[in-house]
Amino acid sequence: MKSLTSRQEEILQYLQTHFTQKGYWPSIRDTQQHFGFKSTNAVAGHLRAIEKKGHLERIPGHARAYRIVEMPTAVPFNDNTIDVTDVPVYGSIAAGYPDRVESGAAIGQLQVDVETAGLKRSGAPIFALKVDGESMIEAGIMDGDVVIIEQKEARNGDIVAALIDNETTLKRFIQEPGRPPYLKSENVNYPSFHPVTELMVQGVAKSVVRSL
Amino acid sequence: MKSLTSRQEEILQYLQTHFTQKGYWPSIRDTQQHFGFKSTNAVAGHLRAIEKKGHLERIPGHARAYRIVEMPTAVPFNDNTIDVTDVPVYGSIAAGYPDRVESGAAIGQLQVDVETAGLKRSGAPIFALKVDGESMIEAGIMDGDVVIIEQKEARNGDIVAALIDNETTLKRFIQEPGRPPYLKSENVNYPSFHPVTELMVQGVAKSVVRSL
DNA sequence: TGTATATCTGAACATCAGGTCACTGTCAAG
DNA sequence: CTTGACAGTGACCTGATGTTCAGATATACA
Repeated sequence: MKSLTSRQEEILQYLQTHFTQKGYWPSIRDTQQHFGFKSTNAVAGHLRAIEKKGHLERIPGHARAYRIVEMPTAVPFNDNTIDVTDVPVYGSIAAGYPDRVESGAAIGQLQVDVETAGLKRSGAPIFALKVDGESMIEAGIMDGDVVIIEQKEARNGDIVAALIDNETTLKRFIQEPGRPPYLKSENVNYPSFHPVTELMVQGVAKSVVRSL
Repeated sequence: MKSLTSRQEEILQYLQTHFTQKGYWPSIRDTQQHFGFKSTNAVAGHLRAIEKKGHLERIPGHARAYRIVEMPTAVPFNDNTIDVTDVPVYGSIAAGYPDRVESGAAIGQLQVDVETAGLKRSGAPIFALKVDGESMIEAGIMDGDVVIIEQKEARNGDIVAALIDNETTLKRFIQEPGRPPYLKSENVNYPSFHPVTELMVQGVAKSVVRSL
């Protein structure tokens, strides 16, 4: 992935910041105004360049529809700039999505080192889930563990939090070529497979924390 | 805040899900299509209702610009004074105690929330160990996991970092009445038992962190 | 000197997308 | 029976937005 010029970096940073702060992406004209450009094309050009360099994805013709491409993973455990985030911890999420669950439902707050938790600067919302059950025992995730979830699209092999029968459970997301994707438990005693609809997956598990 | 009807709940859930999955909000027409409505006004009406009930914020005239309103916080679960500690991470500790090991031997630094890691303010030295091997696989501790160790005396059943053959390994510490204490691996394939001398135990594992 | 890249201006243009008005129908509460 | 909230259809308007064409500088490079 080619590196960005400082100006392009600024633009991307603005997108990211606006997204984080307001919850939605800025329009081209928002961006234009923020930088004081007198033409929308100034922004358009930069976006084109940033996209071409592979740092950004856009949906052509769609308003405020971006996706920031994650940087390749750095080497863990050697970065001194520790980035800490507060994350709400949920028990079981009976139905719906965590950010909509009354915050009373959060059973705690967890402070995670972003680097350690394997999180990236994608800006995706993060929450934590207390695992109930042993469906992922073979993946080393046990009852009572806290799993840190990043709300993003799942890829083949990811462990995901998925809404099944109105309950959030952890499953392995499998997507093989030529087949519809499915979810799989990892417990020899209770193997299970579920077909997936696109919107069932709530997020991807990035790390596990367990108190002994 | 008034509660939503089930249909409104569905709509809101779709917004949230689309946002989570794709990284940007759906347009009214996206939503219309998803539910198979034949009029955009079906969506518009719902959004108006959801907004009126205070579950959603919108920026009038702006495309794909929402903000889901979180429920008012009930009672903060814990005080905000989260106690964070920097902990050195070691690979394998060849011999001796980590605090005697030159700091260069640390392969990283980990920041842990004391509360989360189940640590007490006992003042006991803390360090972290990157697990090498699968000796504790049955305890859900896998190769590559980082274990946070508190240097204190072990009790029966604790998982401990122990110095065996000049290498630090994780074992279960067993101390039954009328018997000398011993260490036990938890891996059906390679069970092992070691007698213990008092000075072998370097500390007690308090929590496990794993990046997926 | 010529070419490429980066940064921006300015002015359209097409369409994406939100907003609104007029109606239809259902259902529970008063 | 009437009223009001809920759920939708259909048509239409207009502003919001992404896109593109045609330059203008400035810098680096070969």
